[in-house]
Amino acid sequence: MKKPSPIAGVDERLFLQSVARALDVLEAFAQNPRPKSLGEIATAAGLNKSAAQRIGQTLLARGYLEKGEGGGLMLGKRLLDRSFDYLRSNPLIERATPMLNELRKRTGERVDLSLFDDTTTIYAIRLQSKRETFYATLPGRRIPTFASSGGRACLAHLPDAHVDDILARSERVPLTRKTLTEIPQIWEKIREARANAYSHAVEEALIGEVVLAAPVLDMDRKPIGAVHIAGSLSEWSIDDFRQRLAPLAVEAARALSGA
Amino acid sequence: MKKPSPIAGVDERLFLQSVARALDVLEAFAQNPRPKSLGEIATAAGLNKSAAQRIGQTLLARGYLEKGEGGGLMLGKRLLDRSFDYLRSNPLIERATPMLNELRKRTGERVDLSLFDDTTTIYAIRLQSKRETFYATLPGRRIPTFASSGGRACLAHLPDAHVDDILARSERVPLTRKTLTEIPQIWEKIREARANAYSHAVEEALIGEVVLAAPVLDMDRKPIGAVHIAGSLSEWSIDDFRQRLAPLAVEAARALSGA
DNA sequence: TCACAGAGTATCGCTTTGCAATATGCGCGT
DNA sequence: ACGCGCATATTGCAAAGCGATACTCTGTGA
Repeated sequence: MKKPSPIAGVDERLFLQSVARALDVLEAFAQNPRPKSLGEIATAAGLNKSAAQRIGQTLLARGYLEKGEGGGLMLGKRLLDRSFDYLRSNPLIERATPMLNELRKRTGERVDLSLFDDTTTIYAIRLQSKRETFYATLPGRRIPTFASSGGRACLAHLPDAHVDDILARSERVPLTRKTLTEIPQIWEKIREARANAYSHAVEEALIGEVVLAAPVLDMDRKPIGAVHIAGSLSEWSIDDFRQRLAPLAVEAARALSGA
Repeated sequence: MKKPSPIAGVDERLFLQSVARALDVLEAFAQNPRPKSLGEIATAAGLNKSAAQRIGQTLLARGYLEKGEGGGLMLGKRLLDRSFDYLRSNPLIERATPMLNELRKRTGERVDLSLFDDTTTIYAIRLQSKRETFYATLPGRRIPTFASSGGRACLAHLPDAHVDDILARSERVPLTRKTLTEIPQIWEKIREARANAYSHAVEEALIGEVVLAAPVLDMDRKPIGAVHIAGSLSEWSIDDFRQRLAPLAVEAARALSGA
């Protein structure tokens, strides 16, 4: 079996192929998280069936996969344990949790904390208020940096060359028909975010939703995440939403910044 | 390197040692989730330093570990992605999410969904209402089945012998000075849960907290989880809490049961 | 009824992958 | 200066993991 080309920055002798394949198996459920037969796992993870069997049995034994009711294997509860460890390891999440709860109560809208991660941003805290679509309630969801108010709020605090690099590497597919995907349009939004200290998006990720986000910066003024407030266009005009709620998001994000 | 004794139910030739060791590394952060040097990882995971280096580099390359600001390695955001996949793979969580949000709004208290997992129960949905302790806001937290209202609500729906087996295998250490750890006491609570269709606990997991839970059953009437409502003893008398809120939890759990 | 496909499970000889031990450089504290 | 712990780098070897294959069972369609 031939080692793949070395992962950037890691000596290939230090890179464990079998561990990577096990991660491929877990990641194979990202495109479709429903239970899978070993054959399906093999196909989705790019393995042969023997490999899927061995990796599947190992992950099953450790609780990272579980048997599906109708046969096959599904993801296992141990993934929640690892996520719990992640959430409690992150001081920003711990500091933000009570503040965002206050913000949710004060605004009566959905409030999120996202973490900036290069070409995507990932939601770490999701606090529902009214009725939400299911995925909007789940920690761990990723959204492209270029298309999210929180992502653009963070990009606003990066040097232009770094922004250009991220945009160039981003797969700029639209999430809705309102998603801005052209670099000049996105740059316009980033300049606006630089001027306003927050960024907003209207129906770019979800039809009917207006959302604004203010960046959280670390001690070196580098963006590490964003505080989001999301509302419904059936209840808010865009201008009202921004006028009323942006100062609150900016205040919360500032209070979280710097440490 | 010698294979360990075979994991129950898995042929040792199908069990991948190196994958298991990588999981050991991730799990090493459970006892203390702060950043760790390679030496600390090695010690905590029971490995030598070379192994920690190879596994650490692999997990780093794949985003499951990240570099800590002060050096060392910490858990990485990819764990949230995997947890996201788990959450959206589970039909009960999807069905429960809007219902629990309604329940939170209706009660004005914290509402959770837990999943029954043998000697522990694990929280999958956490909906804060008032101020909560940080860990009480996090999905993925585990609590012993014997000591949680949700766990006991589930035990109430198991045959006696199965309950005895779980209790015998449980590490019955107290969470607070109010935690019931003696098997006869716990059985009393299980009998009460059988009579009431819900179980309650007072300060057994957290001082100052009163919580009740109703079991969610699958199509075969086997317990798979529980709906929890949690309040503060500074705001509720135990009797009022139970009288007012138990019927709501029982109703929600019943609506979730059976599918 | 029969053939086939796909599911899960089991096996084995071989070689490649991962291993343990070791070395090196750097920074910090005594 | 020295020791310690950190991160990084290296190497020969053998065992761990591999791919290919076989087997059994079940469900489906002709």
